[in-house]
Amino acid sequence: MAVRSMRQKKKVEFLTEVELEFMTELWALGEGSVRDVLAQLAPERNLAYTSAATILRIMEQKNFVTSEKRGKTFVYKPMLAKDAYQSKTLRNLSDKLFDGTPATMVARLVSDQGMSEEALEEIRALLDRRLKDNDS
Amino acid sequence: MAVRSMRQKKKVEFLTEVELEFMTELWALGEGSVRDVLAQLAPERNLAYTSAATILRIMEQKNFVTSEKRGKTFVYKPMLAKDAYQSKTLRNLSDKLFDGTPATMVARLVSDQGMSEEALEEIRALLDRRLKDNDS
DNA sequence: TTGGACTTACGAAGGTCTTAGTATCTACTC
DNA sequence: GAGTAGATACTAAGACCTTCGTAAGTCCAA
Repeated sequence: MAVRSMRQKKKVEFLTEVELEFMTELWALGEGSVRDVLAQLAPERNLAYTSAATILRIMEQKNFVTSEKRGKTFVYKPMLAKDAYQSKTLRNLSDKLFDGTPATMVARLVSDQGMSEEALEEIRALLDRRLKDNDS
Repeated sequence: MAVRSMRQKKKVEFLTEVELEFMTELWALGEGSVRDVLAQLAPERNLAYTSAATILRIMEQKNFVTSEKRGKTFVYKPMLAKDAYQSKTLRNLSDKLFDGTPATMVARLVSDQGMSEEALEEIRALLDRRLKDNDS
């Protein structure tokens, strides 16, 4: 009897709120069981074990994670690197809210986020490197 | 009989997908009626007039827009500037996906987005200006 | 092998979002 | 004042999200 199956029609692109919460823990852990992830959450989160299990099972259906049976429990692992998801999200945000011009986005970030001087220097260094690379 | 009322319990912070779509048109127009906004959407969008009206009415309940009766129609106007919403969104994204460090965000943007050389130069100029200001 | 502790699968409730139809209202024209 | 065109209010369906309880499965120890 085929259990743990079911495909979805449309490709799911983005994590929901709770899925992001869980994925963040998995990214930090590398991998983890339901119990592992649950243990990482803030104590006041107070989420039922079965809820966490359901969330991870759904995330697997959406291909955000894979699972592997180890002993009697499943261990979940991200299928998507944090970097990649960050990029994907930024691209989406740039399209939807910044007229597709990421430069505007950086401008907004640099001008009104409380960024330290060091952070700004760091980014300028990065830009310098990037611009030099393009020249060659 | 009090119509067009109803408060919501919790303050709504962010626009949904469709609300952002509508708000984008209102930001571009400055203000507009249901028909105005509808006219701005891509023709293949094919959204019923009543749907658009419902969306705007909901946006008003959520305090994203105000309306003013002009002649026989309502004209809607954003209550939130685009700039402000961009900032708010970036702050949220930084918290949720970039460990609260906006610098990482900029770094990711600058390093893997297909940004033109001019855009990069522009940003560096912005940074230079910003860093100079901090000195004074 | 029976019990107990723990795990996974499933279903459902309650919420929000998107969409659109129907009914009501409004203003203008004849 | 009645008719009509167009606008608004309301309701509802269907999808998805979040949460959790219940039932069923699994493994180990006594």
